[in-house]
Amino acid sequence: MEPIGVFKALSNETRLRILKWLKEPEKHFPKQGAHLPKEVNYKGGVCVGDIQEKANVSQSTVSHYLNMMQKAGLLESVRHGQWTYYRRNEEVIQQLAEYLKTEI
Amino acid sequence: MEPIGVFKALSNETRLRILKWLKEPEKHFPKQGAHLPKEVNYKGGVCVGDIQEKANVSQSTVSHYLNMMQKAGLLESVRHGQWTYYRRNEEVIQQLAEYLKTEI
DNA sequence: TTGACATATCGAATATAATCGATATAATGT
DNA sequence: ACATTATATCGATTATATTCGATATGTCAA
Repeated sequence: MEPIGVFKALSNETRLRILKWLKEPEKHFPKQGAHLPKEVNYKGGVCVGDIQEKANVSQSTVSHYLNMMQKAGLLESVRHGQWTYYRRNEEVIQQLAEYLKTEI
Repeated sequence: MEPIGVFKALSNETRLRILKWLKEPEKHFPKQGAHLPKEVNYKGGVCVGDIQEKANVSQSTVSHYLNMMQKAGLLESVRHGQWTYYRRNEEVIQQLAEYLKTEI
């Protein structure tokens, strides 16, 4: 966990919102599932297109955001066919909370 | 507490180090006190010059950093004569930890 | 009240981030 | 094979952050 990179990833309104949405994907992405193969569900994350629609930024921007959050460790992704599903990396998020409490 | 501003303030190696140093000022600023008026001690914070020396950036840069951390809420300052002493705002830092645990 | 010192602010240069549309890549269905 | 769809990457533009030296402001001491 590289704190600076994580803090940078969190320093943006849209990215912060995405992270919060992914805490309760069923709530914030209700139509999710239409195109889901059976072996994938919310636990597998939410696909880029759904996130883009909600975030209201361009496709390239949301892709860039998700990639950078993943590099920071906040998200992880799984590819299923033509879709990439992103979900939170709760372990790293937990580490961050711990880091904040003990180191900062 | 405005999370985005706080995260931005934390997104810099030098600023993060300053914040950590101020957690144990006696340890990291041992010569502190030479020019301290009696009514001021470590609880009153560390002066800009001492922080600058340790941080190894220009005087204007450190002043800017401290100001921005204060605006974000991470620090607070007291002026004594010609010196400005900065110290951590533990309440806000606590709020941040709480925010991270519950909202993020 | 003048000189020296601590800090803040200003203005400018350079670096990094944000953001988009266009294009590339990869998977799917016909 | 080909058209369609989802996502990633590229290249460019604009906005914001970093960082400095120079200068201004405020304080103290002689």
